[in-house]
Amino acid sequence: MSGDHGERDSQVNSGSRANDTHKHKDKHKEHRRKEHKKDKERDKAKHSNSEHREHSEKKHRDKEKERVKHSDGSVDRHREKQKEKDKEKRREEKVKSSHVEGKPKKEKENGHAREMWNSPSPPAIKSEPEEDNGLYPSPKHNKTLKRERDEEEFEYKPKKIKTENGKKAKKRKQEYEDEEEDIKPKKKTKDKKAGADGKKAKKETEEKWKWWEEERSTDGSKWKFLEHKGPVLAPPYEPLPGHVRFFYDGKLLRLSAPAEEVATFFAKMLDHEYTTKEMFRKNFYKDWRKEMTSEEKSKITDINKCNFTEMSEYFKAQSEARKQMSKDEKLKIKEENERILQEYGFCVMDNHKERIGNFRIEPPGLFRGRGDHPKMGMLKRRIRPEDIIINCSKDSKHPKPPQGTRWKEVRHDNKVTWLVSWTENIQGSIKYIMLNPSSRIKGEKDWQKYETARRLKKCVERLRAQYREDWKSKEMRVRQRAVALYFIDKLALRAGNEKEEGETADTVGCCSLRVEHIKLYPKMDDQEYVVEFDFLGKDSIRYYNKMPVEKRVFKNLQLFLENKQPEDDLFDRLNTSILNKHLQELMDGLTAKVFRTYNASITLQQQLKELTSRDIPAKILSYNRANRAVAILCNHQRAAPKTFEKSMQNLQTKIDEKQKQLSATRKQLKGAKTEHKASHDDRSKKMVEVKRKAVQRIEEQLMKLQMQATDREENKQIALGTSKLNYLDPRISVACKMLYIKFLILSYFILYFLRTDSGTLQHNHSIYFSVGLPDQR
DNA sequence: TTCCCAACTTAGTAGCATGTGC
DNA sequence: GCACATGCTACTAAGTTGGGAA
Repeated sequence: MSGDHGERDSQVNSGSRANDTHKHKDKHKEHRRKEHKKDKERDKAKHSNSEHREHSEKKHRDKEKERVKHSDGSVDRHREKQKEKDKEKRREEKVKSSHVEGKPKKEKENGHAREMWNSPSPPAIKSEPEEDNGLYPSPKHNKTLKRERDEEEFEYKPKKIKTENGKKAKKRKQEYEDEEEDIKPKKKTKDKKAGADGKKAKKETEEKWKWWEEERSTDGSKWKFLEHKGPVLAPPYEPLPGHVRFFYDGKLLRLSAPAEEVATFFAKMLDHEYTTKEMFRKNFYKDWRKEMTSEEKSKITDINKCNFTEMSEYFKAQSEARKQMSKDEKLKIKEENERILQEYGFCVMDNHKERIGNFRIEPPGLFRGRGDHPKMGMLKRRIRPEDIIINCSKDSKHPKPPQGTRWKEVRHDNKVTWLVSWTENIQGSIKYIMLNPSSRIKGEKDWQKYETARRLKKCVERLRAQYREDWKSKEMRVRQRAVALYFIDKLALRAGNEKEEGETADTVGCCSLRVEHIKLYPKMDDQEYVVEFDFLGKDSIRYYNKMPVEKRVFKNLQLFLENKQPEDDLFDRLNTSILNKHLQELMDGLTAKVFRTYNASITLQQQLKELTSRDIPAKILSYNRANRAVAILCNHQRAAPKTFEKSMQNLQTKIDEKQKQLSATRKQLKGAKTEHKASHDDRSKKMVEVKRKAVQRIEEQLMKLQMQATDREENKQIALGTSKLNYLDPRISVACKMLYIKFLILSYFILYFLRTDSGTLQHNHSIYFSVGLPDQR
């Protein structure tokens, strides 16, 4: 087995997880940085106004004053211009009403340098329309919305208690789809049953628990009653059959059960790049030895002499056998899983049966840290009942531990939402079993999150004006805070907590950016004051972006960089706590991450407004593009799917064939027309019609394929799911759809009065209703 | 005021289930 | 009915936030 080189090859280009092309500090450098930082912190604590800093600040304040003298006028002029532009934009939007022409802005190829940030003379801050157009209503409209809904649903009986089992949940999912189906054109005519089920569905839906219409507790309690069956523990280890052998240095070696179990964890990952990483192998070996008998320890002294191949082959064969199982066998397993789900997958919380998110305790295995994680490969030990804390109501039926065991603790804390917790051994952090996202408790939180983002919308311009003002502050800490906030707002950067070195991969967010993570270019190509960002963010995903900033930001950054080493903090007078405290003062409930939610949702709204395509494939493409714009903003990336190249090739083949078919059919149409010209008989006329329709059909098919190809290509390395799930207020998509329906109705009348071809109208109508909502959970 | 940690959200990926085309 | 592609979900790592102890 090769040593430590595997990690150096596989990551995707600029949008990749940490790879070797990205500069990492060596240990020495790391140590130096640590020491330097400590010194700096000590210094900071003792002499926050140290002479040196005072001197350098004063020097720069003076410089800045000088610059301000010269630049203020131009900034004001720029502001005036901007105001004018904004006014004009608003006027235009009023005129345009809800219908906006034009394609969504296309992202630049590298997926990072977005047009919206890179326009040559950028409006420093994104400007949002004042009007809501019903898409992202301001809070003042919210009440109205709620009232309207209440009025619409006055027949609803909220007191009805409803519990839900898994089958019903599944059925409900199906029914939801059926409801969707009701407004879609019936694609699958074969499914006649769906119609009948649809009626049932409506009845069932009426009984859905509308928790959002109920009062929320104000005392901080999350529930009043909680009962569950406890977690599903990982199955005990099953020793390998005798024919599966382990070899050390070419010789057969029978391992003890504990050592064998840990060896199987490694063997199962043998095809994975992880097992080639030196850090992974080192950590694994160290922890593996802890499980060995003293005899094994004395024999096994070098991991590179271990041969796990037979074990690996055995697990592969098992996996293959699972795939080859008969239908009945598969059904049995499915039924057993369903039984477990029914038993452990639900709890009763305040008279409602709620789905649990992760009711299984994480099984033992090897820790898969992301990026250059110093603990990758360490043994995640088996969690026993004695490690587990149960949280439930005093008056509930407490979950029973397996026979002969006991829980670590049974707790009755209704100030928290978790049902089960345990402490994992890698980082010493607490893991939880919590409810499914569909639960009241999660839904409420989600709702609150978007409400906070909407409140931010109301005051974001004030906040922006404030931080722009703060760029000029006499205090360095205020300037740093203001510039950091500007980055968070404009680039949707994460807050960036400080991390314990040596415990996790070296990743940063806004507040923890270091000097080495940015480069300043007074002029780059035809743009002025460009900042280049290059750092590893959450999950060691690389963030790379070049952005022109306002002159004042640029000058401030120059100031922050002065007399600093590459490994020093860019914002040495700022951390997430200071920043959030400041934000809290500006708006109740405001934290750094609210900006991400807000900017993601507002971006989706703006992009969707431009979604004017009329046919389904183009609509889907446009929606995905809007979604993609958000994913790019939030830097949500993924490794290109393994089958990407192949599937693109297949799609291209289909497109080529379709093009050939189209040109052949066009020729046939031409021939039919010629024949009809000559004969003028009914048969040839019919033939022309048939061929014309065929051409039309093939054209549509071709367009669909081409759209698919574009969509897939654009989506190659961008993960849409995360933003869809966590950042995009679902009401925006719904409102956008409603706006479309309104627009359609209007179009209907216009077309009617213009006596437009009724066939076309019907066509458009069905398309309108066929645009499904994005797959919200 | 700082540090630490519990509690929660956000994140990418592996693998399974389902759909599609032949 | 099969093979392959695709989408979805479970899983769990890695963040953020806020509160309490030192």
